[in-house]
Amino acid sequence: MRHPTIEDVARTAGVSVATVSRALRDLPNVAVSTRDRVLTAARELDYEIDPQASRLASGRTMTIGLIAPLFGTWYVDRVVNGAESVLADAGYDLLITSTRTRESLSSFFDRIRSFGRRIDGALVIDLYVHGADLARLETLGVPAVTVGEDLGPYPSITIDNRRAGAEATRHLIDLGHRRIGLIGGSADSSFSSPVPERREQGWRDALETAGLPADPGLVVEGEFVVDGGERGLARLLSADDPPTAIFCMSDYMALGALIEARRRGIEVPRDLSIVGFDDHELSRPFGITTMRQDVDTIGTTAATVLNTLLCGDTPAVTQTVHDVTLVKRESTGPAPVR
Amino acid sequence: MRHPTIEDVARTAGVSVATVSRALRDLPNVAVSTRDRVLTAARELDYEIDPQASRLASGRTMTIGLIAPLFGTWYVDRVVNGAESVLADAGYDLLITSTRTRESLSSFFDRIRSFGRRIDGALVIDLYVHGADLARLETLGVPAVTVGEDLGPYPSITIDNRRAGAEATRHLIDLGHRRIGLIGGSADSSFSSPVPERREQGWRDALETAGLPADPGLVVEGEFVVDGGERGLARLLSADDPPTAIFCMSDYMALGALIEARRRGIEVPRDLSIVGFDDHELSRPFGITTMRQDVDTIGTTAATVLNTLLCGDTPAVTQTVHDVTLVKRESTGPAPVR
DNA sequence: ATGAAAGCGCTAACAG
DNA sequence: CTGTTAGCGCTTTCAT
Repeated sequence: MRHPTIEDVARTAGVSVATVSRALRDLPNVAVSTRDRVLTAARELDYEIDPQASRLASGRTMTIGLIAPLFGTWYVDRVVNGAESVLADAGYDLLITSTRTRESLSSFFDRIRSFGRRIDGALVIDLYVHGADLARLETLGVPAVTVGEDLGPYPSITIDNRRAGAEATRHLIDLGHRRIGLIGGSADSSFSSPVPERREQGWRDALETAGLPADPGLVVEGEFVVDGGERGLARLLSADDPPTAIFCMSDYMALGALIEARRRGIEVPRDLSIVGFDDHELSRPFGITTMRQDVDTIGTTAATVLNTLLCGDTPAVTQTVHDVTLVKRESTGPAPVR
Repeated sequence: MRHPTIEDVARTAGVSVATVSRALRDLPNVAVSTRDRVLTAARELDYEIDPQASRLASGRTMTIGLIAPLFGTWYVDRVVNGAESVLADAGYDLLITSTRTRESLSSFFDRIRSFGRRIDGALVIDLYVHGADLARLETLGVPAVTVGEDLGPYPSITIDNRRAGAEATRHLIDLGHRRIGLIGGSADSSFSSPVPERREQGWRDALETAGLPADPGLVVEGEFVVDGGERGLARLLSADDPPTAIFCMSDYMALGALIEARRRGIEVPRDLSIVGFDDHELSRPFGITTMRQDVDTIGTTAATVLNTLLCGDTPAVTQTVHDVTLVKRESTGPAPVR
């Protein structure tokens, strides 16, 4: 009980395999009546194209590589989710590979040629490489689109992190806050993303515009995780002149800050304002004011651009910068009067 | 600048392509010196096996299908993460397909034969099908392992939801609680998982064992999301004789309950005890007592069993039931005295 | 508009 | 232990 082949279809339709191949793929130069006959035969036999054979013959794999610090991070999962919906519709399989750790990244680089051979295109999510590493990435040898960072050679889908950081900070300044703390990324530069420093630059920008000093003592690391937010707030509050407001570079850290504040009996937003980043689904129930990025749309946009590329067309824009908008909730309020 | 083929390697190594094929795949019947020569030639030419050609010729695709309500749910992402680490090491690509919605499920069923042809095996996560749907699933035509539910024909990796539900409830009973609410799943039976009803049965079991009535008024739906927990608690507290403790079938709902309790000025655990399920990473910072399931291990176990199957071996056990353990934190305490 | 035929690059008998 | 020879099932010129 083998799978029927294209020859079986050709025989029962009374045509050649070439014609079957054409008819099934909606290529031109097939008479309507012939096409119908082929389609009927195919249906009758319950025929399906063998993907492996098709791939070998055509040279196209009909699969897209997803290169990302995969599975587990909210951001990546959402992007992938958005991309999947578009790419699946376009008939592409998704092949995933993880680059979260140093090892998995270098293992990816080791297998990059092999990886590149099994895909027609790639979506590169949250990968920050330059120089030699970027050169290695290019040995992929297929069209790619990057998400989260503009890597130069590829079309990119990003947000303006600096601007968003400034806007978050300005919101706090507008509320009358004058000492605004920052809970951000990591000093672990071995794997560094430029995102934290951009958001920090935005914080700096906003302070400067307001004529406020950017005190380095107001900047702590939070590693983008909940307990990073907890520890970060603890550190900030132990300073001589603690901030009355905090900009956290992710909602998870904002959540941690919220927890720590509560633990210390600090009332939010009366005693302390907190603004996060992402608009994670937990932010609404916890009333966290945040900078919203529409991650699903980022994913679908990336997929759409990649698809355009694969169709041989030139995308209208190669550098898409998505909006980030302030969502006001209950975690921010007027600066306390002293 | 084409890719070198096996023939190129054969030529420079001075052997036949068959020998190259054997040598490269570590098959027996190759002289050590020959193998060395081949390996050297391959390295020199920077040769890599063409996966498409290899697949067509061998009939094996070296890819595993991941069938899951993918991306976005904590549970699935963790399972996939665990599975990926094992399967990637075994040289398998992962092909993902989503079944979250009714449509995506039926679209999956429409493409199931085609899907089955591009994989050597499948990991079926959190898919609850029976009867005709199960029969359709079997048309996949490849070995599979199920996670989350024992579907009958396949080896399965599960937890004992009933027992875990009972244990959570017993913990509350042991603390002196006599009215114990339940925030659980959904009545939307079109897509029903048996998991909620099993956990509810466990709740019932524990109450019965303790000689306590299982008041249907104590059971509300929470949809496994945060605001479901919020609304659920609100509903439960509006009853005549509200519960002093709640068992939530997920940590997300427990979190929602915690939020709602706080909103109402109800102190946890003094006035109300809450136990969750999962041991989500947020549960520790929020001090939520929970039933911990080791989701990463579930994923690796599933992958390992599948791998065994694909090697043609019979797995030692076909029904693996993973432990669920009570993690006591700060959200549960003695029942309030009245 | 259709068919014949030559691959795509590898694996797997089979023979030696 | 090694080489020869068929395929695997489809796509794609090139004729007609």
